[in-house]
Amino acid sequence: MPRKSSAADAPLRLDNQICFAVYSAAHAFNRVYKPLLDRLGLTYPQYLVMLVLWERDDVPVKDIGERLFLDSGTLTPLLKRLEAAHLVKRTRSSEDERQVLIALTAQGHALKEKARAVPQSILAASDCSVSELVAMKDEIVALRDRLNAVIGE
Amino acid sequence: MPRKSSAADAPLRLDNQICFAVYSAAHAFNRVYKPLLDRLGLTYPQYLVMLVLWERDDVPVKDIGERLFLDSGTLTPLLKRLEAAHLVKRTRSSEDERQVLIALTAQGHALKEKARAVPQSILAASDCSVSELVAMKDEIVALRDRLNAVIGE
DNA sequence: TCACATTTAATTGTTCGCAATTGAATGTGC
DNA sequence: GCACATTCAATTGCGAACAATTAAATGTGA
Repeated sequence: MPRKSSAADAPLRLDNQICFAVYSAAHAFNRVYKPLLDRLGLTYPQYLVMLVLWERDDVPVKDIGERLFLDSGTLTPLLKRLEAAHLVKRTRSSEDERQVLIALTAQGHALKEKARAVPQSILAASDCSVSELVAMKDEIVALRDRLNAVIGE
Repeated sequence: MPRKSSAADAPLRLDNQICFAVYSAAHAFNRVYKPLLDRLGLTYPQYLVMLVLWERDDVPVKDIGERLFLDSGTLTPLLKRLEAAHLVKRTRSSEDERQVLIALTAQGHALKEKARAVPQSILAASDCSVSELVAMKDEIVALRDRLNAVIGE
């Protein structure tokens, strides 16, 4: 029996998979970000952590994890690297010794100003209007939240 | 000078970043796929490689890489694991000894039938109509291709 | 109070993902 | 035919990502 392409195979075709679209778009973003973030001395996940901290400082690891959907297995070594780069300080909470609070250093705060150039470059690279990007973002977030809801059950 | 939230910070806010939407959606997909793929004995990137091979067999590593936007540093060890799992066979091309051809084993072919259940489960988890998903996928692919075009220049 | 569960980070081990380099095979220009 | 560049996979090293486990601190119920 020869294996020819058939309609029954459509659901398994790579180009029909939204998950691969998302997966490959995430990698494409990463590659566009890389040269921009190299100038800041950050990797992309490190940049995400810094975005969280630039919004609110002195937060436990768990809060960062909930925000980024990452766990301590990922964040602990990442935060240690940010600490080694003198961008954050890690201290045990005195109220609850289980928690480690992450605070920006002066250098960590200062880096925010250099980072302002990044979103503009990304917008240019996406070659797309802001309103289109916002609409897409909202759709993708809605999908993500539905997927995460399924996981939780 | 107190650091309060301001309009100038909007481009740096995590929830305004389409890249984070894509990044976190990719992870959400991964978590939904995990239990489904565990039954097949595959990781998500391994599943992608199998999707490529189920479409066309006996292809060089480079072709798989171009299809998935991955390089040999990622694919070589991954393919060795698929070989160890008896799903593929790796052989040097006789026409061009630089190339390694990847062919499915009988087990590799057979796994396709078990895999047919996967896309249905994902569709259910996304809680979304097929047409909506197709539209989103096309938008995301278009964005990805624009980003990849910028990288190539 | 004291046993027990829960919360929180850290650790370990496996798998991606990519940059940079290596080495072998192939293609080319002269 | 021979130096030279190019192509392709493999390797090395580093940084995620996550499952599973550990250990310490905290909360809870009898």
